[in-house]
Amino acid sequence: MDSKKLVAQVIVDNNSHQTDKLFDYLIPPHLINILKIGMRVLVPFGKGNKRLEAYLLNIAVIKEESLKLKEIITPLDYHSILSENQIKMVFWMRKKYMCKFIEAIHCIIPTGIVNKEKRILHLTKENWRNFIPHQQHKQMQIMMLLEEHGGSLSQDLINKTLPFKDCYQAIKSLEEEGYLDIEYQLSSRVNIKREQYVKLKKTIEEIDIVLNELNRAPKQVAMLEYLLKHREAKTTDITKTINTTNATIRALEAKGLITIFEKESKRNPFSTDEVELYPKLKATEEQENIIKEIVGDIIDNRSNNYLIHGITGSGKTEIYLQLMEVAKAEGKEGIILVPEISLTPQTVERFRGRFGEGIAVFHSNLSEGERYDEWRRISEGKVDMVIGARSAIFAPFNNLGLIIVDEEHEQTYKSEQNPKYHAIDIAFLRGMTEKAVVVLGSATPSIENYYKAQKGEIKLRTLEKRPQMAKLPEVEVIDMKEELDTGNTSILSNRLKSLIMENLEKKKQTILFLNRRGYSTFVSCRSCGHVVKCNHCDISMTFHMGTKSLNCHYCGLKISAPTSCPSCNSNRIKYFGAGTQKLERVIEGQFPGARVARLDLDVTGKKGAHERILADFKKGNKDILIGTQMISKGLDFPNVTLVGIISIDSTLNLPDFRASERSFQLITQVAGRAGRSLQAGRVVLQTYDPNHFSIVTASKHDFKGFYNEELEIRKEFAYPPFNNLIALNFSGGRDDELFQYVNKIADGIRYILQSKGYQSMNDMLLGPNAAIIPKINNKYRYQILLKDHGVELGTLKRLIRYFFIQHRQKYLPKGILAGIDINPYNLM
DNA sequence: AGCACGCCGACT
DNA sequence: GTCGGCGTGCTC
Repeated sequence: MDSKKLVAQVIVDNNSHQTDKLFDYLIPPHLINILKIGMRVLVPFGKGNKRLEAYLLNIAVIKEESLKLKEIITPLDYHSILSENQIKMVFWMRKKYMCKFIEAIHCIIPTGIVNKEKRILHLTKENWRNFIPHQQHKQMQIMMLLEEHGGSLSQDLINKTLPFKDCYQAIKSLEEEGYLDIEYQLSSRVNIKREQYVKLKKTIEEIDIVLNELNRAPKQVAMLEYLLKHREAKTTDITKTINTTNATIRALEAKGLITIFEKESKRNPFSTDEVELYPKLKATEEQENIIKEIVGDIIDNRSNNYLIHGITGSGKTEIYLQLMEVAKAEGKEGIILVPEISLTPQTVERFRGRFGEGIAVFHSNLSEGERYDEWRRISEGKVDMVIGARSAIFAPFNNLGLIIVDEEHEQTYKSEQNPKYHAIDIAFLRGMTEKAVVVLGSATPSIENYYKAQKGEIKLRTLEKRPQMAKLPEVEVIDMKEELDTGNTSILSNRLKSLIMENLEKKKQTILFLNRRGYSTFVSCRSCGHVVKCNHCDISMTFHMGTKSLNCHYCGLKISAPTSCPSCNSNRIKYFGAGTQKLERVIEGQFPGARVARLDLDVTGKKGAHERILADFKKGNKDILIGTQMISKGLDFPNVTLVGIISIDSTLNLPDFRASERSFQLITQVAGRAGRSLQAGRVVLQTYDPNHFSIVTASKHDFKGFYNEELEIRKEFAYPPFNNLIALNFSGGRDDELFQYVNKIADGIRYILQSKGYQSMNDMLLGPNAAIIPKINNKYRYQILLKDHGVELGTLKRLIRYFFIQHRQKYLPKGILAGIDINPYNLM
């Protein structure tokens, strides 16, 4: 006989570094033809053989000898829920982002589908008191508790209720001696919503006969006729349409003419709102050329990557729409990524307006149930298009043809949670393995992707014209230092003031951008210089007018606004800096009668508020819209002819190597809101640093100029795209304790690098430094940055793996958190 | 993550 | 002797 055996290699579903590896299980003979790679299975795990859910990632052949393996208990799926491509992706992600298998798996499968086991104990012997010895305290207490609760109780509850920790032994012996039964229950965390339906039980001919005899029951006739036409119907729908009650249904059922059955209902995330049709536009010559080329790739199954660099308002969305139309016609599926659904309502509306139903929408506001439903709709092939934020890149399509990443440069594509993946990395991977075309689009491409395009790794295509001859707006840079010198201490320059006035008179609309919410950005004492900071976060607090409080934008702490200095008690305390709230006040004071709206995180709390404000502005009910980042994306308002950027300096001066890039992008995107129709647009850009190259190039719409200068800097300082960066973030513990620890770790890394023969570590290891925000929520924060400059990225990753994964217990004290971020986008 | 084992001090 | 606390180490 064959001495080889099949083993299942599984990943158990618990979130621990120590169990983050493949475990081997025997496949019992009766399951050999049933188990498939990608299924979930139930396995006994650990000393107590606790039943754990696990993902079967591989089936391997081993020699019989050696092992005493446990057996798989049972499969949990009828079909694989992970495809082979998805399993490859799991391995790829773990390596690339240094995350756990299970973390990568949970990206691909929504949490809703995951089952959790419960153990229920059932009391089986009524007369247990006669047998259990009194000194067995634990056993007695467990049995008494069970009896109190009518004989059945979950083990969780027993553990919570009883004073001692480990009931394991006691329960085990009670079970062995037959006093209780352990029932294993798998309860799905998501309740699948079910709805009642009715359908005909007899053939059409039979019903016809009955219909002639039913002239005394018109409602029943109507219902049968309805069902003849529609085959089946929801009970609530059918009773409403023919204006009757459940009595009719029950009568027909009693006569054996119809059956009532239940069907899973899919919650509809856009239940009520109507979609406005968005008809196909005629492509310009520029657009047409790009479309033709990419369509060829889609039809021929060529996996190709494109970057479309199109100025704001050049009609990238129309290209996406027409490409998607082709993909759909070819029977392929498509993913459209947008930075954030709620910030790009217009893009979403256009897709829905063009394609109607058959689009799944993913966004962060979906409930777990809704997310699960959308996932199911996709995996069951009910939709062929998904539009959504970052996580939509994992949409479980099987015949993917096209991936579109709109506003490709946006930071939101990089996850801030584990695994800290970048959606564009995943897009390229899927494009390659699934033979799909990836199209990135932006008016301000990221340095990284533009560089790839220059090297020929991505095909670069440009759109330089706005349709209908609309022109890019003229940008005027105002030096606020000069304004100060001439005695204007207001946050509005004289030039901007007069242009707003002019615009109001001409009944044109204005957008004012300020990247700070709240009223005053910091509060400081003019006697002693004390700045009011959050007690938990070491961040200056922002004054909010509505609540008359100082808020911490990091932990959410609110304190009442002080009238005297908390440090020296002087009453010369003053509120500095301007946020959107203050700007709103200033504008209202300056232009009485102007209709002003504000859009920032503080006013969009309520569901739908965001859309309402924008719709109101679009209709022309407001003259001036004040907003933060939120207004920089995708808005297309033809009547806006003036955009004022109140200050860009806070972005420009962020201590982050991407600050220049972000500033350029922000200016360009915000400026792009002006002059989107035939009316010429104008942008006023206020700054204290008018000669900064980001500002100079952005004001001239000179992306290439910006790119070349920025690339030089990136090269000189060995930042991406030339080098990879790894951030090690530490938090927790006492300040001095943590400081000592991070130094020890940094020394350890240096020591190992040295022993490997590397001489100067200065280019490879930066820090440890206190993080840019040194304290959040009472947790101190430190950071070590690693660069693959003069050293292989793999070497650095192995080092990190050694310290923080393989020997985690040894090198990471309790109470200190360590996070690993490969190519971080947020260094704060 | 969980869980058991093993060692230790505190108590009947 | 027994109980419970806590540190350590393993899970196919």
